[in-house]
Amino acid sequence: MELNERKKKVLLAIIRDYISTAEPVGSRTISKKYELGVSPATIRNEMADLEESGLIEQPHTSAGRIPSDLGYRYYVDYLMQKEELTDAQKKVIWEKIKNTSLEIDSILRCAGQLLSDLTDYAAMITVQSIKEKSVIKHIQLISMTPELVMVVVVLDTGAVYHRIIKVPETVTQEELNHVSFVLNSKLSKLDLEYVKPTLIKDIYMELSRYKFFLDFILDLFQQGMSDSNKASRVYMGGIYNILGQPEFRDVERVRALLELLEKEEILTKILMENQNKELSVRIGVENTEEQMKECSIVTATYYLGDKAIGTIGVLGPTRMEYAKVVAVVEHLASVLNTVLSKLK
Amino acid sequence: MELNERKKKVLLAIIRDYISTAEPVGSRTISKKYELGVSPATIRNEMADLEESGLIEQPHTSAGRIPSDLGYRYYVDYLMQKEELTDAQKKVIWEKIKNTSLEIDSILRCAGQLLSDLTDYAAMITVQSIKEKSVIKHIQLISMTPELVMVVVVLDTGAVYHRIIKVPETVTQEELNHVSFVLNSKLSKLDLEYVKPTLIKDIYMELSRYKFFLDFILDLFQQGMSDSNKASRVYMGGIYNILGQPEFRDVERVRALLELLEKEEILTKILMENQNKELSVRIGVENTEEQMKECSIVTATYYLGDKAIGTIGVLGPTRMEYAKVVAVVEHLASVLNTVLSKLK
DNA sequence: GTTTAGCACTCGCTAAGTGAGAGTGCTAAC
DNA sequence: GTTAGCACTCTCACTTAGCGAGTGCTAAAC
Repeated sequence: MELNERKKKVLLAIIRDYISTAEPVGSRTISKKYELGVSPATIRNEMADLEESGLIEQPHTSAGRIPSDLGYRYYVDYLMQKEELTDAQKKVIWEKIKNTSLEIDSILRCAGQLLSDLTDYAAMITVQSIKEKSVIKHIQLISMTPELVMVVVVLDTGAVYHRIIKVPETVTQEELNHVSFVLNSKLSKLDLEYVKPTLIKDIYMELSRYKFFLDFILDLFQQGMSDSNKASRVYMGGIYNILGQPEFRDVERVRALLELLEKEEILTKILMENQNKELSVRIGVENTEEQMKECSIVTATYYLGDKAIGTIGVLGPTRMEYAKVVAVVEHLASVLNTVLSKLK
Repeated sequence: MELNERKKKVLLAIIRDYISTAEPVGSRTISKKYELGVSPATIRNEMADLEESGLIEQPHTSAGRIPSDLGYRYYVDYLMQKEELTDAQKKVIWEKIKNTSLEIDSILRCAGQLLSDLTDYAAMITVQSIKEKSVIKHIQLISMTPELVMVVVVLDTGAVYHRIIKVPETVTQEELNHVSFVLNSKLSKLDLEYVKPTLIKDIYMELSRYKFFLDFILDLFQQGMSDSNKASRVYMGGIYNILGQPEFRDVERVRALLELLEKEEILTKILMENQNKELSVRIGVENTEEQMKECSIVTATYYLGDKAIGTIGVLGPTRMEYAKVVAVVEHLASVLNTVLSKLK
């Protein structure tokens, strides 16, 4: 869409003003507050054009204009100037992350807190597919009771999966140690993906005696330990932040949104949607979920080594301080990359 | 407080009606809907007395009465008849829990979901002090990078603690295996509490060579691994349920409550407050937190063996279906006890 | 003594009406 | 192309009035 300079300035003024006041912006306000050097009447003409282009809209006749989703999109794509974080802020982030214990979980949790604190919106973080391209570091079987055995698998990413399985026959810890040893020698330093049938056959040969429960364990690998330790997959926080925003004055809307966000599958889906992009901004109707059509979400992918392992995101109303949020999300993703690279 | 039979009936009627309608209850309604066999005028006299006793109150002249916190208290203590769960419901609970993998985390997560689904209020669950009186099952050190070592500790409760520490010098996995072996032989089958100085000295003797990083590991035990794996300490869900309630039509109140609930320390404190009691009902002003003065919370303690390890709870408005909630919470706690006892 | 009918009174809620204020679009002049 | 002027529109806040629900009190009935 081609806009002349003045139209851009008017649009920018409307968006800035609306973002900070949450009130429809009138032609008078723009001509007074922003230095365009033209009268309200001129602005009005420009606004009429902008409205025709679908970049702004009027809640009702005789109200000022508010940006449409399309308007925000134009702003984000062409007009916005990213607000760099101050050195002080960067330092605070760094200090906080540094003081967190060196587990991926804790780090992400801390990052989530920072995200919502710095932006005053809701923060969400997922760890996906951390299993793919992950190398097995250690496998340990532990006898909990005569019939229960815990399988602990540690990946090079610092992720720890554990699960308890029932075994039909009693197994001693000594036997389990032996099995653990064999499994380790066969599987450790191996990509989870490469735990393939041939290899498994190999293991069965060597541990034929324990066939009766080996099935369970190897099943775990086949499933990629998919639903184990689900707890730490999504972090969500700072929702109370967005409740202060006037667009969430309606409890019913809040309820619907919250219900959506409590479903981890959906949250994960939302965050993963644009995982191919380094940084993604989804505005209002661009969201697929009905309850989020009045929200925007800024996400960034973070990496462990060269492998994208998750997404961090900020959720707020479409009237969001994009310039600030984008800067924070980008910066935090890069900090995460740095910190996580040390884990590997 | 002594009430005659009819006063009890009137109070009960008011509470029941108010719980289901959320509207102040008038004398006419009571006399019509509930079979007291007396006219509204008589009810009015009784109500005046009940109000004097502080059990009910009037939002304004010419409105019906609503129960006061004290009234709910009287109801819960003397009038309420617990609503037993139906066999069908019990079966559903049992099935769901059974289909969950045998980890304490997953089980509690599932229980939380059930709690909020069955009651239509918010559910919260904590695991506290699971480390006390817990027996160490296994310790494993794993070399992640030349300078990073992961310590994994498995307790007999099924809890798995893991943490990454930095070591000043390079250690090979073989060395770590040796250290793990010694630690296991000294510490496994031991109460976490008994990891005392004398024992530690003993370990130092045997592993003097690794003194330079043993400190870190033994520190972990001393601290009781306090802040590690904090993630799974509190579960909270179904908040959207209570947003449907008319008492939460005010967003500001919701915001304040949510902000409170996102602080894990506070949540834990709230849940732990009455941990000595088997089942506790805290109504409105009985709560210490300001933001919860209009809420009630029903909690129950659950056990692993004979040791109380946590609390499950349901949070709703003071106008809560106590009879149902108490039954659900009690039942779920007992189911948890049964299931968890199998872990040990 | 207890219960009830009758009645005046109170108060919140809703709907309707009003005026002020903000902002627009259009027209005509600059 | 820009601006001043103006009629017009629509929201918002405020007021008013009427209705309905429910009460407390009194006096009569049981």
